Amino acid sequence: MSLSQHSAPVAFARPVLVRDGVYEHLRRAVLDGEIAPGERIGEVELGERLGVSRTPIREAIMRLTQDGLLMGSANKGVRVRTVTAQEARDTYAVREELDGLGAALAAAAHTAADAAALRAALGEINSARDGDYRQQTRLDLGFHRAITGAAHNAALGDLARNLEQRVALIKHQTRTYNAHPDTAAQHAAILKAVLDRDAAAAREAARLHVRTFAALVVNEMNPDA
Amino acid sequence: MSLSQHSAPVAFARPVLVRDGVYEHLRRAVLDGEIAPGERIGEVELGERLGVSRTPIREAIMRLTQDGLLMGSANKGVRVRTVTAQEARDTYAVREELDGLGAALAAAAHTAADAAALRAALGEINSARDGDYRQQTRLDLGFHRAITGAAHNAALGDLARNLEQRVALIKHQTRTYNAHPDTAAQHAAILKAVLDRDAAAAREAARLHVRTFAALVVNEMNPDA
DNA sequence: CATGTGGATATTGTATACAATATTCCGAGC
DNA sequence: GCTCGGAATATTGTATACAATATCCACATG
Repeated sequence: MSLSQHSAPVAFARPVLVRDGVYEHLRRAVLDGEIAPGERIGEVELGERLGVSRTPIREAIMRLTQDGLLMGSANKGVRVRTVTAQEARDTYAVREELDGLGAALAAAAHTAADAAALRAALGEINSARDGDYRQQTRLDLGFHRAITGAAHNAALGDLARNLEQRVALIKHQTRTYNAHPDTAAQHAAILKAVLDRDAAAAREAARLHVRTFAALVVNEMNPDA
Repeated sequence: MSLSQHSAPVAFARPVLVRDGVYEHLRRAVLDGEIAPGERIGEVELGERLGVSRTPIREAIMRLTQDGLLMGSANKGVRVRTVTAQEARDTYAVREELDGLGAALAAAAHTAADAAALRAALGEINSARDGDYRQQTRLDLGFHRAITGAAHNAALGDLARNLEQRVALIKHQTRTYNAHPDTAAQHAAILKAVLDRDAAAAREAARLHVRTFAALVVNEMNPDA
């Protein structure tokens, strides 16, 4: 096993950059709700905890800020972002369009591998129905990512990923448990339309699902209208 | 005028951060086409030219990379992004949805100030019809930004801004001069529908405009299809 | 002559040092 | 007792130093 002879085409030894590791760590911590919305993130403390210097910490924080997961003003540090009810409404309005587009494109462009991934993602959701809202948020994110992935549109993938993360943040802020009775049926309808390659039905099913869930979450955030 | 007594609520003396200045400088240079797509950007050289250290340079570069204006792999530096024909098609497909949504929302939500800004932006385009493609790109971007601004949806604003920049990059790459005869009429139709608060018409007008221009640009990029 | 191998060079990635701004808390004054 | 400085502290912003990786070119080798 003379692996050390050639360069290093091994798959597991990807040249990991410290900043990427910090980014993934922080991102996961925020999306899993380990750091609460509004909680402050100190560069030095985080650096000491992870055993790295401030430089990669800062670079990861900047990326997450642009992702919309953190918020911060100059010289005042960053916090896990808190979202207002209006911002949540705005986000869902955009997400309705993009998820609709994603489902329509997925219906037209999905491959056999995409179909398998979609079925697997939905299966996980259905078999873990009684998990907590964190697990539910994570699995739901996985299902939607599978759809946008099946759309095979890089620009959509970038933007949808951004939106999904913001939605996950909103869910953690409200701690909304998706107990809506139509959820399972709506998920199934989206999957069926996509697999049937019915773009129009897929788009409408995805949009309806977003509307249903948006109403649930936004209502949870704010007593008004 | 004892301004020095209280903190410093003066508007013109915004606490400018070096990284923000570098970011705007680089962003403008890329969007104005001063740096050609594919051209390399060296951290040290740029730092010396601007008279700042590498730290704010790197932070600006990371932001622009996430914006989709630069591209780079680990340890290999960054270049002004080059876009493939497929990526351009993908981008326009998404933009059609978002611009349509933006126009529809703008029709419903625009204020008197928004209306004035929209008229001004369109006036600039029409009075500078004979400029080069750089000026045209800049003014067109201004018009679309005015629309998404009038939509008063923060999430849409973020994503649309991202998309607009990518489109501007594509235009510089193809050096497409928008000579399509319908352009002026389409712009006018969008503006009219928005000002009439006709959301459905505004959405369709915006989508048609994107489709028209996308066909022009994509055709310019690649002989196929 | 093509090729690939080695080192010299250049460039990026990370860590640390220094500067500027913000926060905190204590005491003076009313 | 409350409020308004103001110094002490802490934290972020920037600059620089060091480490790791990539690029380039000369040179040897088939």
